[in-house]
Formats: sequence, structure tokens, C-alpha cells
Amino acid sequence: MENSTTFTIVEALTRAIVEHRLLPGAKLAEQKLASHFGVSRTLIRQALFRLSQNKLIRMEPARGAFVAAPSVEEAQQVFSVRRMIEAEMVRGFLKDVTPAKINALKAHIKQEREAVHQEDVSGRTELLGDFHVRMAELMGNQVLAEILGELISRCALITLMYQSRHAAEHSTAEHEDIVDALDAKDEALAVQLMNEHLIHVEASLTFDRKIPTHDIALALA
Amino acid sequence: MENSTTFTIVEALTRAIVEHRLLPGAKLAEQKLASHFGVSRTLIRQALFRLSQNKLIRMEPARGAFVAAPSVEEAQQVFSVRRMIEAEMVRGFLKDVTPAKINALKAHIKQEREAVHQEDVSGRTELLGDFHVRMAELMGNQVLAEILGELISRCALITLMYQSRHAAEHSTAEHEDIVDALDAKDEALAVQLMNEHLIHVEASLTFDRKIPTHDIALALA
DNA sequence: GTTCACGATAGTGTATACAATTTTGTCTTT
DNA sequence: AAAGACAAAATTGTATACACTATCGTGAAC
Repeated sequence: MENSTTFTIVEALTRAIVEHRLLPGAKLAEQKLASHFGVSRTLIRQALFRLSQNKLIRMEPARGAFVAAPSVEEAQQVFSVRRMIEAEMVRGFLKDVTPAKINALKAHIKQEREAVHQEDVSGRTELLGDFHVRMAELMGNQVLAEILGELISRCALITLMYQSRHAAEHSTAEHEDIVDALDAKDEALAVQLMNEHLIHVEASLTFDRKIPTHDIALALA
Repeated sequence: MENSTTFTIVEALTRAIVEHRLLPGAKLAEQKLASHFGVSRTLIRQALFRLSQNKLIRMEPARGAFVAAPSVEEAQQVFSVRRMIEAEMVRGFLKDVTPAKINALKAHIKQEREAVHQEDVSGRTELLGDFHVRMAELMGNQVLAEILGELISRCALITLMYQSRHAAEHSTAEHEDIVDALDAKDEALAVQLMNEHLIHVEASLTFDRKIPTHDIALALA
């Protein structure tokens, strides 16, 4: 299965959500989406089902699908799990580190800097998250990479909801510090930096809601 | 959504897979399942779609759904991630431990012992996994609990495929040791025991397949 | 003026119909 | 007899039709 059409729809909706074109609480009416994508409701429902399992949307019986609006508690739990996983990930990464892997991370950071420089907001957000997934992939653990990827996509929704402006722009710098510590094979420092990095991101969130809900699904155009 | 009918089907299939009534590689034909459950293919497809995201089944385009047959690499990756998460989980658990939580875990172990005593194999397997999820829930981190739950259901399939007999019967004893260490607030020991516990479970797997698989490619691999 | 009732409308939930693809069986050819 | 081609059957992929539920608006009762 995993038909390319359904996959295309999932991707499009994911990008629309992560890139803030669809705001939390927005209704995702099946027929409207079907018309927009030029397919039947069947494929739309498949895509929505999938997104609901990623927690990017929430489905209410007989009421429909809505862009998820993670609660403060959920946001904190997601970051808590990320800290757990990524602290150990750093340790695991160092257990079998090679210059090639370090270089791959450095190359990724270079991309981040370019996105920051070009003020490509959506690209930057995506790259900042991908840094963490990239580490998991470089460890050769695809299962880890998938789980982390899901958590990070949820974070995108969370940062959208809670992130104060100007925050997270230091993420790239922190990524560099982490890689430097990895390069120096300083495990304790790398773990500490990763932990602090995630705490910084979480701390940059202002948990006083200011979400403009209710939005037209035309953001897809 | 999450209609009870679809949920029922997912539960039934999950049990059938975890309890070995459906073996890895077995084909899950939509029409046959639909007739069996007395519903249309629509609901069957929803259920299969969901199971495929849990990695309990695998779907091939235009060919259908098959009970998943995790590879050795995937099994090792799953256990690797579990070790990462659960080591940190133990630390987090101790950061806010209470007598009530310890008692809850002890009560759970009591259930395990009863299941072992009654030779209730499927119940025992489920309880052994639930011990870990229970810890996450007691920490109050639902996100963690969900992720761990998924990993553990994948482990059920893995242990089914690879677990040597007589193994994993010491799991309950190891769970007790972990809780004792938690009770004594000995973080280092608890982490070490949890780590060793997971290593034991993984080590008990014999990675020479002996499952009568219906998957040709797998059988010849 | 407010509230409740009830019908109209819109949207989701499920089943069925049809199209596309794969699999299987048979027949031909060498 | 083995290999290939092609038709038939079975199965999946997608669209549509229908049933059921929630939402909204109108109007009557108080």
C-alpha cells in the first residue's frame, strides 16, 4: 500500500501544518480536501487517519478532523521524552563514531546556517529538527530515527503554538557546540550540551496560549 | 473516529498475532477478514492500515497485508531503543518516586507471578510487557507510555519469532529486583538492573529462525 | 426577549460498485 | 517436457452511494 497518492496528501498536509499554514484547531473537512487534491474522500480519510496517529491532527467521532492543539502538559512530556532519548543517543553515537559521521553532521549544520542566512523560515525549522534525526540515522538505527522523527514533528506543532519569537535562533550554534564535543569525543560534555539544548528550546516556549484558531483550509493553495 | 468496530478488529488481529495464531508472513486477505468480522472491506482496510503503522503487519502495494516478520537488525534496533529509553526512565522515575508508585509496581509483579503460576502464557507475555509501560504511566508521562507500548508490542512479535523456550521466565524475578532497587532509591543499581534485564531478554533470542514462515523471500534469506 | 423544539443542511461512517493490478491456469511453441 | 504468452480469476485501489449523526437556523411557546 502506502500508495504515492496518499503519501503525497500526507506530506502536503504535514507541511501545511508544520509550516503554520494550517493552525491548531482548524477543521479539516474531508470533502473540501478531496476537491482540493482532486481525489475521493477515501484517500483523504486514509491520510487523515495516518496524521491522527502521528498526533498531528485529532479526530472526533462523527465530528471530523482538526489540527492538533497540544496541551502544555503534552508539550512538556514530549520534550521530556526527547531529552531521555537524545541523551542516550549521544552516548550511543560516540560508542561508534567515525570522522565521516562527524563530517556528515558538520555538513548538515552548514545547511542550517545557509537557511538561517537566507531567512528561509520553513526550511530552517525543518533542518533544525532533521539535525537530531540525522544523528539517529548515522548511528544506523532506523527505529530510533523514526521515533525521533515523530516526536520532532510534534515539536514543530508545539513550537508553533508556544514558541516566543527570536527564540530557537541559537539552535544552530548549539548544534555546532554539540558536534564539537562529539568531535572531541567528550561524552559528558556532549550529553550535557544536548540536554541543555533541549531545555533551552523548551524554555523558549511561552506557555500562555495565543493561538488564533479557526482557519480556512485554503492555506493549501 | 476511532470507531469501536474498527477498534474491535484491530484488537482481535493484534491478539491473534501476538498470541501466535497468525504467524509472521501470513497473508491477511481483506475479503476473508471482512466476511469473518461481518463488515465491509472498508473497516478491514482501516484496521490493517493502523496495524501497519504499529509495524505489526506489512503492506505491499497491490499485493496485500502480511503479518510482519521483523528482521534481526530491526529486532536489535528495537531493543537498543528500549534500553536507551528505559535507562533514562528509571532515572526519571526515581526523581519523583513515592511509596504509592512502588506499591503499584509491586502489585503488578504480583499479577505477573500469578500468570506465571497459572501458566497463562498470553496473559503472562502481556503483563511482562505492561510492567514497563506501567512505570511510564506512574511517572505521569503518557507520551512516554505510548511510545514504549508500541515498542513493546513490536517486541512481542520479535520474541515470538526468536525467543528460545524457557527464556524470559526470569523476567518477573528481574522485575522484582528492579523494584527493590527503586524502593531503596539506588539509582545506579536500578539503571544497571534495567539495562541488564533488557540485555537478558534480547540475549535470550536465538536469531536462527525456526518459524514456519509463509514468506518465501524470508525463508530463503 | 429568551429558550426550546424541530426541520434543513452539512458532514462523517459504512457499504458497495467499479477500475487497475496481480496472480493463476492453460495452451501453444520449441 | 520446459518456457513463454495470454486469458481468466482473484485481490487490491479508488470512487461513489447511502445511512447516520451533528450542526445550524427558523419559528413557536413562554
